[in-house]
Amino acid sequence: MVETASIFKAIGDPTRQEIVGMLARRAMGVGEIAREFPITRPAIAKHLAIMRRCGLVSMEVRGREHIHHLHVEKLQNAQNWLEQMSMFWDNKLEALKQAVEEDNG
Amino acid sequence: MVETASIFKAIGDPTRQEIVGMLARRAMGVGEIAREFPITRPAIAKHLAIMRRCGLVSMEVRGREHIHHLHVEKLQNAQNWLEQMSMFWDNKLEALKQAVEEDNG
DNA sequence: TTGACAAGAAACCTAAAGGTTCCTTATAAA
DNA sequence: TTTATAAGGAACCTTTAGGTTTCTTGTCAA
Repeated sequence: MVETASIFKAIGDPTRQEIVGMLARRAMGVGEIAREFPITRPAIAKHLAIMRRCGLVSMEVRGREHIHHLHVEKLQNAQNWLEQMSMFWDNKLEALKQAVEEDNG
Repeated sequence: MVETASIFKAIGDPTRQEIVGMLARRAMGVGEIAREFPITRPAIAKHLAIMRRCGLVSMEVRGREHIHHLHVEKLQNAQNWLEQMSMFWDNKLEALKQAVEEDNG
């Protein structure tokens, strides 16, 4: 039962959601990302820092550019959490039991 | 392309995540929820207000109790967004194209 | 009809979010 | 070897988050 909260927090902001959408297509530098928004580069850098802290993205220094990569596995973790909640709701108790067992095993 | 950001924000806090887990099992009153946490009832009430604002939960006044219900459809919206991001990443372009068409249609 | 219980409301506090501007440092390219 | 570009860092500001305490209001049940 991982810390999905920080991931949800990371994508719980419209700007960061857009950034995720961009990085899902291709890795990008900080300024390159910032140019697509009406806010300043330092603001974008702060958003990226939040996303890095929870492992949603990582940084690769390439010359003078800091390329940011998306880590989709983290989104998968988040998706799993949502799925579990739906399972409780649907009273799909058999599926739930199995999921819990897999989590512990 | 709905406002999923407010939903992610709502589940982007450990306390609220736990509340979602509880309400997925059954609807509950404010104090009843608060008793399960080490924080005060007003604090829980504020968390519930945040969850109500984005439609994740709704309130039913039953006598002197304010019963809170979870709305799983909203979690489904969130799940769809995550799915789309994964599709971009996986370069499952055919599936993506179809999803976009469904969204517009 | 008084008391106990459920909850809202207001006032307050501290820390974090989300911005800004200005300055510095590293790298690439003329 | 200057100059332009990419980015980090610090200082600052304002709003929101996440708590608290205290007080009030509404409802159920002795």
